[in-house]
Amino acid sequence: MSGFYQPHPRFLQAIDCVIFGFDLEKLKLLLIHRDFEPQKGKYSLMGGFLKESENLDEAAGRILEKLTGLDNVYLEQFNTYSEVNRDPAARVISTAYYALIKIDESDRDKTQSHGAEWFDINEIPELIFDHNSMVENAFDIIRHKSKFYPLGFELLPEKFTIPQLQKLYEVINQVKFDNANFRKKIMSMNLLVKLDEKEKEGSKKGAFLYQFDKEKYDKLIQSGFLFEI
Amino acid sequence: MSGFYQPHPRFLQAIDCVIFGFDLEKLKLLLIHRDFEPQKGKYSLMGGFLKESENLDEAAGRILEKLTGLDNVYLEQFNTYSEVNRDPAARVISTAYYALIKIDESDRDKTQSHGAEWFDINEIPELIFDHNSMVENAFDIIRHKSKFYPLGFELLPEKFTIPQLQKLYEVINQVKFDNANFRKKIMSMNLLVKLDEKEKEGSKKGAFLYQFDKEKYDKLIQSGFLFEI
DNA sequence: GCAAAAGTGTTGAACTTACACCCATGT
DNA sequence: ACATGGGTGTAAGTTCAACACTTTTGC
Repeated sequence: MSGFYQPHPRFLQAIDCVIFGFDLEKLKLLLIHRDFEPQKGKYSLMGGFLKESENLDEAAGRILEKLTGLDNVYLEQFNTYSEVNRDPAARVISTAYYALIKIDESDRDKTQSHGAEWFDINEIPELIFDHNSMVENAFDIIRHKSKFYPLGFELLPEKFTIPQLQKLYEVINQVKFDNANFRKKIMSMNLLVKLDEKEKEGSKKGAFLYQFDKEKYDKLIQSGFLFEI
Repeated sequence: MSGFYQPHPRFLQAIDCVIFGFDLEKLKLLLIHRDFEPQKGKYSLMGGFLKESENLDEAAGRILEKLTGLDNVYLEQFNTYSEVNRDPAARVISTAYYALIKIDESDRDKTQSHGAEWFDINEIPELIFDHNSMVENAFDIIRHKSKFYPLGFELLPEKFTIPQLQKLYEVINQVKFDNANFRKKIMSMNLLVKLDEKEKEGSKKGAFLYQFDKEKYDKLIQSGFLFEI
C-alpha cells in the first residue's frame, strides 16, 4: 500500500504567522528580530516547521502559542508559498496564516523573550525571504474580509466603545467614516450589547462600552443575515 | 548554509485541481474516474505531485494542461490540506487550486483519455480522501468571489448573451434573479461590448451576443470602481 | 394567433450620505 | 466658558425590487 508515491520528491514544510493587533490607535504587526540563523539580525514573521504528528492548523496554533501565550485565537490559513528559491538555504514550502489577537491579552514575557516587537502596519521594515509579500497578501485579505465578517472584534478588547470600533475599521481600510453614519450602521445590526460602564480615557465625556454578541451573530447567520460594514 | 533545517521532516507535496465549467445550463465539475491505484475505480479530482524544479502555480498549470489541453486558464490556489491521515497510503500535503474553464475550448480527446467526466455541481459522487471537502470549499469561494470579481466570464464562451450570463449567476448562487433588474445592473457597469450577432438557439426571438471588455475593467479598477453583482 | 423568451419602463420603498445640532465633562 | 469628542436627528439623493408592459419569432 505504501509504494505508489516512492518516486516523488519530499519537501520541508514551514508555517509562517502574520500576527495582527490593534492598540486602539493603529493596526500593528508582531515581528521577530532574529537572533538566529539564517538571516540573523533581520526581521521576520514568526514561523516554524511542520511535524509528522500534526496538521498545519495545529502547527500554526502551536507556533502562535509559543510566541504569545495565547490559545483559541482567530487563526486562518491564507496562502502557500512555494517559489523554488524563496529560501536560499533550502527548498522550503511555507503555508502562511494570519492571526488576529487582542494585544492586551498577549504574554509580554513570551513575546519579549523571542525578541518580538509590534510594528505599525504602515511602517513594516524589510523582512526576510518573501515575508513582505505575505504581509501584503494577509493585509489585503483582512481588509476585504473585515467588510463581510465580524473580524474586527477579534482585535478589540472584550469591552470596547463605538469610536474605538470605528477607528479600527478606519485604519484597516485607510479611510475616514462619518461617525453618525458608522454608528447607525453598526447599531442597526443589533449585534452589540451595551454595558452600563463608560470608558473615560479617550474623551472628556466618556463613551459607553459594548460587547460583541457572538451567539446572536451565529443565530442571525443561520437565518440568512449578511454582516456588512 | 544548508545545515539549519536538517532535523525537520520532509513531506510529499501534491496539487489537486477543482475544475469548474458551465454548459449554459448547469455548473459542472470535471472529475477523474480512476483506473489507477490507490482507490482504483472511485472518482477523484485531477492531481499530481510537485517537482523539485517548479513552484505550486506551475505544477497546477502543468496538471491542468495535461488534462484539458488548456493553457492560460483562470487558476487560483485556495487551500492546503494537511490532515495527518488524509491519504491513507502516505503522509501527503495537498495544495488545492480551482480552475474556471470554457468547456467549449477544452480538448475532448485529452479529457477522455484520462477518464474524465463532467458532473453537475449538485450531483457530485463520493470522491477519494478529502476531495469532497475541497469541492465544497472551492464552490463556497467562487460563490463569494463571483459577487465582487468578474469570474463569471471565465466560464462563458467568448461571446455570450445576457440571459446566459444571468443563468450562470443563478446556478452559482442557487437563486433566481429578476431578468429586468439583472440586465440593468450588468449594463450599468459598461463592461460589455454589444455585438451585431444574435444567438438563436436559446429562444425564438434570439438574444444579442456580448463580449466582456477586460481592458475597460482593468482601467475602471484603477480608478476605484467596484464590480458587484 | 399564441406561447416563450428577450428586452424596456415605472414606481414606491429602502437605504445612503451629508451635515446640522445637542450633550457631557475636564481644564 | 469653551473645546472636545460622544451621540442624535433629518432631509435629499440614490439605489433596489417588484412587476407591468412591449417586441420578436417559431410553431
